[in-house]
Amino acid sequence: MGWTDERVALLKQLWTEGLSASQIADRLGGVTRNAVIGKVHRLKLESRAKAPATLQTHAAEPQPVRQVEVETVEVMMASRFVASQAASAPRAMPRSMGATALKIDHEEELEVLEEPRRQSGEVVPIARKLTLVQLNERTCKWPVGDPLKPDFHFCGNNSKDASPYCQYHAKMAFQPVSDRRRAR
DNA sequence: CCCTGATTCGC
DNA sequence: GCGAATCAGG
Repeated sequence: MGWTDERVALLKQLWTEGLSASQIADRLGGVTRNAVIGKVHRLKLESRAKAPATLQTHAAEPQPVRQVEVETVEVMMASRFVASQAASAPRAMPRSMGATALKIDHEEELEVLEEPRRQSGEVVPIARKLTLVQLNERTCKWPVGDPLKPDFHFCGNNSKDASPYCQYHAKMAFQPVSDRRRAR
């Protein structure tokens, strides 16, 4: 396909509207984004709309990770909850942990410490409630809670050797496939 | 990894 | 003029 008048007109319009080269290429069809960019340059179009069409924004802008309370709190969630919540989280983490997504706002309100109702007798280890920035080579990176919620944090207990998890969470993380269904 | 535009250069 | 390949950057 060549650059007919219509196609060039459409190109100009879309480019001016702020669509990206690849998006324009998709809409035009029969051309790649490189072709579009090349054409744009040849047409000497450069300036674009200030407010781009941000349709394609990646969902999940990192929700503000809350400040830390390096205090020790006992986790009192029922094991059932922990299991289901935690079992899936580790897989999702790498996404949001991508270096790009680590901006941390400091415009947050104070954390509401829900008071633990211990005694539930669960053997869940005490979490240190660490946020992303607190993690280091030796802290358990087992995520706790909903990453989109303010109370999200990491287990934070010391992990053995190079393990990313503490002893307790390592067991959950590396369960044999055959056992997983049970735990979830 | 995904994406962006910019440039080069053989066609 | 065209656009794939490549580069530089987010």
